[in-house]
Amino acid sequence: MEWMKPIASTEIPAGDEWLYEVKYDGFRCKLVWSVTNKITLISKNNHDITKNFPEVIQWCENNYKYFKNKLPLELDGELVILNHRYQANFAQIQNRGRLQNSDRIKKSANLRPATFMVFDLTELKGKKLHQSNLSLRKKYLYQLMQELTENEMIRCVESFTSISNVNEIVYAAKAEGIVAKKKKSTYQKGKQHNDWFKIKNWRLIHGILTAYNPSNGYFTVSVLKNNQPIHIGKCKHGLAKDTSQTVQRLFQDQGDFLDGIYYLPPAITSTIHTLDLYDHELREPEFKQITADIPYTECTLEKLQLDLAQLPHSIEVSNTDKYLWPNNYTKKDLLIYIREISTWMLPFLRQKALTIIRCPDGITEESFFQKNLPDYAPDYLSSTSSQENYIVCNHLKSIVWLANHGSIEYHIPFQRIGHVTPVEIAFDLDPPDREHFNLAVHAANLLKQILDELELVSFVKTSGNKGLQVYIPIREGSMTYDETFLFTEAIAKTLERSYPNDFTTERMKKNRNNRLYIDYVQHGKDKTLIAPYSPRMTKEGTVSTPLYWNEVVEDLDPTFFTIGNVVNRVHEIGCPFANYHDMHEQQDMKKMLRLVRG
DNA sequence: GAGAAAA
DNA sequence: TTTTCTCAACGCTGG
DNA sequence: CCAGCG
Repeated sequence: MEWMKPIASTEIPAGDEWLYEVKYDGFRCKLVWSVTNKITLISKNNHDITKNFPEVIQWCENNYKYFKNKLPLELDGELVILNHRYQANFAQIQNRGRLQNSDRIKKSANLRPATFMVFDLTELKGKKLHQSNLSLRKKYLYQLMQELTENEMIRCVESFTSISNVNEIVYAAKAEGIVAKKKKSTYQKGKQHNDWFKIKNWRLIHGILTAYNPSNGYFTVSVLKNNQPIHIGKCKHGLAKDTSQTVQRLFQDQGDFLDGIYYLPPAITSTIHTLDLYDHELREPEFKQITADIPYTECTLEKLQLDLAQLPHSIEVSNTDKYLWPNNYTKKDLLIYIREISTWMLPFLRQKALTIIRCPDGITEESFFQKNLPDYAPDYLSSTSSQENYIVCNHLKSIVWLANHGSIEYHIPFQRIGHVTPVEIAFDLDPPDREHFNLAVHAANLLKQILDELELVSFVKTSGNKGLQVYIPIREGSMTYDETFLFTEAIAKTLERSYPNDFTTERMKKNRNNRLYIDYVQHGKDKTLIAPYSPRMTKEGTVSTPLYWNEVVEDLDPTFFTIGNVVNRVHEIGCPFANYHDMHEQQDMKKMLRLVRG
C-alpha cells in the first residue's frame, strides 16, 4: 500500500496552484473495495482495521448499487468520529481502535458511528490513478460521490481555495490543522515531494520546566495548580542547541538528583506549542522559547486552560478569576464553555434578535436584561439586515465578546430578523418546583406521543431550571403566529383535559395548585425562550440542555447538566439537536396544518 | 462591564 | 474625581 | 390604575 504523506510546515503555501483542506484528527486510512464486494480498511501502518468499524462496512454494503460499476476502488482519507462537520474526536477513535470484543465494538459503533472522510481516489474501476493529477482525481471522486447526500458515513473532505476561509473554519472548530495540496500533483509515495503540506493548528501555552532526564533528553513541563506544580507533559525538541545545553547544564549543576532525574523548583518558564492536552499529557509539544520575562507564578492551570481554549485573538478578556457562580464557576469557566459549545449553540442564535441577561458581578449580584446593542460594542454584533439596534450573534467572536461582558442567559424569539413568521413551535413545560420535575417528564412524553401521531418531528431540552421544553422546527413562512397559537392552545388544552390534576394552562400562580403549567402563551411574536445550550442563573451553573427522547425518563435530573460537563457530553454522545436545522425544511406539516386550518 | 450622569 | 445610574418589554389578569 | 406574571 502506497501512502502520500504531507510535509510538516509552519506556513501555508499561497497561490492559485494550491487547494486547502481541513485536517481531521483521526486514523489515516484507505478503503479498498474489490470487485467481489470485499471491503477492507487499511491503516497507515498497513494494519487491517476493518473489524473495528463494522458500521462503515455495513454502510458500503447498503450503498453497493452506487458503487458496483466503479469497482475495484481505493479511497484515501481519514477515519474519524465526528463531533461536528469540521471537528473530529481523536480520543473517541483511539478508544474504538483499541476495542477487541466484537459486542463492544458493535455497541460503540451504534452509539458513536465513525465517518470516513475521503480526500483522494487512488483507484477506480481497477485503474490506478497515482499518475493522474489531484484535480482530476478529485473530479472523479466527486462524480463517484455525487449521488449521495451530505450527512453520510462516507463523505468528501471539502476543498477550499481561500486560505482565510479555511483558516476561519479551522480556528472556530479547533480542528487539527490545514493540509495544502498542489492541484497538479500526482500521488507519490512517502514524503519525497513538495506537493502536500500540513500546517497544524498549534496552541501556544506557558509552562514551567521542573525536571530533566539526561537519559532520554526530556524535560518535564508543569503548571501551578493551587500553587503546586503539576505535570502536564514531557518536551524535548524545539530549542536552539546552545539554549538547550544551557538549560540542561543548569539542571545538572543545581538540581536535586534522584533516580536518574534532575529536579529544580519552579523558576524556568517556556512557551510551548502543542495540539492539545489529552489525558493530562500535552500532545505533540515542542519548545518555542525560554521566557525570562514571564515569572513562573503566571504559569497556572487556569492560564493553561485559557491558552488551550483558543479564544478569538481580537477579544481581550478580563477578570477571568472572578466567580460568576459563587464557589463554583469563574468567568474563565464561562468563556471556555461558551467557546467550546459555540459550534452547537450558534446555529440557534443565527439571525435572531437576542435578549440577554447580564450579571457582570455574578449571579447573586445585580443582573439586567439587554436587547439593544450598546454603542461601544463591535459592529459584528449588529444586524446588517435591519435598522433596529438588535443584538445579533452569528459568529464565535460575537458570543465570546458577550460572555466577556458578563452575559449569562441568551433568550431568543421564534422568528428570524426581518421575518414575521416563526421557524419553530415551542411548548414550555413548567412544574411548580424541582420536586415536581417528574410532571414535566410525564407531560413531555405525552406531548411526544401526540406529535408522533401528527407525524411531527419534535425535540426536547431541559430549560436549565426546573422544566422541560419541547420544540417543533417548521419551515420559515409556513405558519403565522395566529396559526401556531391555535395549534399550541389545542394541544395544551388536550393535555390539561386528560390529566386535570397534574397539568394546567392557568396563568395565575395561585390557581395552579402544584400542577405543571403548560405555557403555550409564551410562544408568540416578541416572546422569547431560553436558547439551547444557554447557561442559566442557577447556583449549580446549569445549562438548557438538548436531550435524546430516551433520556426523558423518571430519574432524569436537570441539575446534572452544567457548564462544567455539557461540552464533554456533546463530545461523547453527540448533540441530540444535530439534525434540528435540517428539519425546518423536511418537516411534514400536512396533518398539523389540516388541524389548524380545518 | 462600561459609558454617561450625578454628586 | 468619585459615585451612581442605566442597560427590555408588553399584553394580560385580578384586585 | 397598579402589581403580578412570564
